[in-house]
Amino acid sequence: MMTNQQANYLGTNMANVTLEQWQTLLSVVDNEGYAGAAEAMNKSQSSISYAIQKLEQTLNVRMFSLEGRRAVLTPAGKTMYQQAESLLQASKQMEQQATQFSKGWEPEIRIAMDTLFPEWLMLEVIQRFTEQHPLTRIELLETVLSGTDEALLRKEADLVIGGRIPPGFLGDPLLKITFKAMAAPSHPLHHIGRPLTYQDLRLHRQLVVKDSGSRNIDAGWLGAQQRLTLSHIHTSIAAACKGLGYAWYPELKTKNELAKGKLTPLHLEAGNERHVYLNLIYTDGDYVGPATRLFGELLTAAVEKTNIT
Amino acid sequence: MMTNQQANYLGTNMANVTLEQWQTLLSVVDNEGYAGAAEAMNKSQSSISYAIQKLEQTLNVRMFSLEGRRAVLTPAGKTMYQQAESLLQASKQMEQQATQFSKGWEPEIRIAMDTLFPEWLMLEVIQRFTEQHPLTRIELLETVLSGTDEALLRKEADLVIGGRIPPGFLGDPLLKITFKAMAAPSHPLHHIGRPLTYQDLRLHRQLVVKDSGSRNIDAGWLGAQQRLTLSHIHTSIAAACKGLGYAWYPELKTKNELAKGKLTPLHLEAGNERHVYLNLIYTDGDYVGPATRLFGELLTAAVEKTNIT
DNA sequence: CCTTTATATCTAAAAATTAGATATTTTATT
DNA sequence: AATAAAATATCTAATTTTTAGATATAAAGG
Repeated sequence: MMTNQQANYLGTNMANVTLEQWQTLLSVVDNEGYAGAAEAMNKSQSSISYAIQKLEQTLNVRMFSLEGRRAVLTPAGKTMYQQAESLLQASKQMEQQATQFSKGWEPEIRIAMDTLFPEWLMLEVIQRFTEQHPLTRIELLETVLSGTDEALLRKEADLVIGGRIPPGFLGDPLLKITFKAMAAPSHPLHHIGRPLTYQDLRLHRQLVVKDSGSRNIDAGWLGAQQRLTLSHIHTSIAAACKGLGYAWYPELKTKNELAKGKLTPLHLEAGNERHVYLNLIYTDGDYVGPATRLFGELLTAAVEKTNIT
Repeated sequence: MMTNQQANYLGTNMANVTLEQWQTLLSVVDNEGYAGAAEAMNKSQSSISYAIQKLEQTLNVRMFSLEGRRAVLTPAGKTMYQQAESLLQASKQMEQQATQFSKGWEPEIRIAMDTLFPEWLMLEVIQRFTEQHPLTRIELLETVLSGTDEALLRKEADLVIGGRIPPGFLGDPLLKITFKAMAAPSHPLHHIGRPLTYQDLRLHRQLVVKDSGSRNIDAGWLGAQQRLTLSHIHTSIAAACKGLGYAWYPELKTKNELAKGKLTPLHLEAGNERHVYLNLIYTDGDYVGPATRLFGELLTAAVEKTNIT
């Protein structure tokens, strides 16, 4: 049979030195000799000797030279030592990661977020989460209205932030989003000179964000005659700033535009504010994985901390 | 006897999964199945099966799940796959590095540089060198006068840049350094109103850089009565700028100070300029290692390119 | 010169890996 | 529906690798 060694000389690959051989190299250095390494590794001295010899043979590089009766690293050995250190650390980290998986830690969490939720806050939470768990993949799905429901029902996400809690799911209230009707200062609705009625609104073009779900749910307040439907709230805000129509926007999402005077709230006779309560919903109520749960906790903590309820 | 596995459960260490097991994981994915992996790795299908099982057992994580009759990565497996890729790459790089050593590439090169040599140029060469060979350590020894000789004679460096070529060594001319006598504009020597003689100089304090060698060689021109001996040229220049004395400095080293008017060349009756030729000397003329040779070539190329001969 | 300390080598035993044969399961074909 | 094909799992015996223990060799210290 062909030995591994020979096979690899022929091919382009390598990977002939085992982790344990590198580990032995480290151990000999750290424990000042073969004997010390043998004790530290619970092996015989001859095993250590064998391992180092094998290592030196496969690479054709002397790692130790005998100075007197002590084994000391050669210059090449020094370099390999440093690298072996980081290789082994990487290997250990991998195994720790795997250990987390074996304890139920999810390798991936999927989050569905209604676009009403402030994305800067979400990004902040994602950052904090990935600092602690850089290897857990995160998938973020931005949804609108019924799209959020679908993410829940089809289990496309583990964690959902949405306004509606479909029957059979449990949600914790997370955030109250305040909507105001807004338009660019130049918009005719701003020049009527009296509190506006719903009739006034009906005569103008309303900007609507397209439902991301396949089945459309029209929120009740979509009653204007003329509509411009846009696929994303950012596009919609840009359109409103250009004077293309009026729209109901969350205050949080239009902070910038309100501050710069690009958008101004409309003054209505009644119902100046509308509210949507966003909830935090775990898709699988029975068993929520630890990563998902941690993410949810970070999220609620972040919302509470910013005090934007 | 205690198995490795058990030993590692007890200790704090880990490193139970071998590189070959990770390699097998990769191979199964890349070759779309155990059978393909077996062929690619020149092994039997049952070996592959065994390796994966062992991997899964030690980590207690399923890497593959059988969907139909195909083995597909679990989510955890996907994550481990990515990490295994980089682990193996690191391992291969290490072995390639070792292969270079086995071909005679030095893991470390030691360079002795007379402080007269422009350090920015040296740093540039070091940068270029380390870009190509990040793992070759570089030791830079800054020397003065006889210190440079000692570095050669005691073989404290592989490559020496110095003004003298001690007998028995071979050197290539590298760079002509032009010295001028300088002092701060406020210095009395600048206010004599006629070309200076050596007698004039002897009446003032000369700043001298201390010889870094153990045996002192006084360069001939150190004939002033008062001296201030400093250990490094930078300290010396700073002292001259403060008006503490006059000194002979290389033009290249005092570019900044001359430009800012902190130092001005003294106008001498004769011998306004002195020159030192710096040479590139290989300590071991017979066999120069490839890294040392490359460094020397980069150095001469850099000097020629900047055209400061 | 002898003792101690440290690595190298040799041999038999133990452990891990491998191949080959066969079983099991799923998919494709007729 | 029956059969063939494809893919992984399992079992066993053989092979390879690693290990321990005994012994050899070499250097340092007294």
